[in-house]
Amino acid sequence: MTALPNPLPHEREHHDTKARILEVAERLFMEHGFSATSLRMITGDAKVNLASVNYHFGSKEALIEAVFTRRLAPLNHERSKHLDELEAAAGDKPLTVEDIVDAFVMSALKLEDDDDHSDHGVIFLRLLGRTFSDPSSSFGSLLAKQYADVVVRYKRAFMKAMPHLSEEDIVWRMHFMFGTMAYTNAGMDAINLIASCKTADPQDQAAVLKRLAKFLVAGFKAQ
Amino acid sequence: MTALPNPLPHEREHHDTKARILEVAERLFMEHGFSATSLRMITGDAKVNLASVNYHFGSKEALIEAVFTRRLAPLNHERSKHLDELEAAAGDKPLTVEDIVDAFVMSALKLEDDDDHSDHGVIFLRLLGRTFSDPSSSFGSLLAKQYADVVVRYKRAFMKAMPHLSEEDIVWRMHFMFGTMAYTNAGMDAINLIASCKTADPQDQAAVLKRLAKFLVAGFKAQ
DNA sequence: GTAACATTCAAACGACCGTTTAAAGCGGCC
DNA sequence: GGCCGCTTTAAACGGTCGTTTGAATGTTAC
Repeated sequence: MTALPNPLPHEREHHDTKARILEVAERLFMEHGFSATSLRMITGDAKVNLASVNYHFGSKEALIEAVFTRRLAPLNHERSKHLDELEAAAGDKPLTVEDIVDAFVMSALKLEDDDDHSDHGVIFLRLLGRTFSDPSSSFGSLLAKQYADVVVRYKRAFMKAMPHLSEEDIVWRMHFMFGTMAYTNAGMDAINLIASCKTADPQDQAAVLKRLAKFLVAGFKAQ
Repeated sequence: MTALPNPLPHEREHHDTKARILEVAERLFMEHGFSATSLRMITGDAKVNLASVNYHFGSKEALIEAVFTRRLAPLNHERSKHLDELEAAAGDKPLTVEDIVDAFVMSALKLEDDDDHSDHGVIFLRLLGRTFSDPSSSFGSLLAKQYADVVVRYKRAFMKAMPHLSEEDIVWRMHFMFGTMAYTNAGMDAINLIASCKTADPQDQAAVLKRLAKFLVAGFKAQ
């Protein structure tokens, strides 16, 4: 969609309109939700003309889809690659639960590192968590498609690592894992409000994810 | 709010306008979010006049607040009561992690039972989970107020039950607990889509919450 | 230059939003 | 009956929404 087969030379010069729209939209969608974010807010913040959204993306809904596909594919590709490496190293032996959870959770950090040394990765993670609990979106099928491979592969790894658990158990615990991740990324502010806890520094994403992984591993191993 | 000190006799006859607005609003907010749910959608479904929302509640925002206060106070009261009973039975001894998590998670079911044998409780839980990851709302302070007591009391119980963990650990794990609960209630459809898992019957809320509690207990006990 | 193209721009479109208004309906009470 | 609150009603208000339009602008190729 973004990468046309014929990248005209002058696109290099003026590519920033489309890119600025994507970045601002991602941030505003995260901050206010989809329907509460107007195209006028986006184009105002991005300092581009209102009509350029419909020119470059076609519609608001298409813009939302573009925001997602830009980030989600690399993230899940990273998760698959991470699992590949683990399985290659383990040979036929099952992976440990620690390794599997770690691969899934920490891939979010890799995405961030691969990015232009900014916090766009985290912003998108929070947007993603937000969207998981947003039933109004027609992106359910989009998310399902983007996640399908990853879910199947991680489920298989988990089942191999914990053969004493039923598939139903595995699926539910993966469900809980998704939930905890989504909320951890999306609701950071909320919990600071609720728990009145200043000890937790939401900035240090790596430390949070390490805590999260520990919690999840124990949950998965529950007898 | 609904129960005024002077319940005029004819209010009994016509009370259903306000009540129908509340119920329909709760459901539609859950299904579409706050800003994507218009007053015309609500009054249309409830078969009441458009202006009656502003007549009975004052504004859309006040309606949202009313939707929350109606359910949240009883839920958290139930959680406090549940903890009271446990602590009374335990005397000076610390509670088990199992009991604490159970009290928090399963109070949702009690709320449902106390209700008029319908699924309004579950609907509200899903709405609540949705709202936790909704940063646009000005209900952060409202939620914080409603949750303050419960959080403080459960935190204390957890710290007493697991004295080897730091307060920071406890707070983060409670954070993860909130997240898992919120997502479990709010994102049930999403995961069914993603995991393509038909074994999980989202209807049987009690069984889901039992699985959830097991997962959370193990997470809390992580070394 | 000029023709062809991609992009930007200001302005407008109709639709829907939350809210307000003023009149109409309706029960209880004298 | 007539009056008085409370509630409902239809209609309208100003404003914002996503989208479209047509002209202006800039860029490339001949």
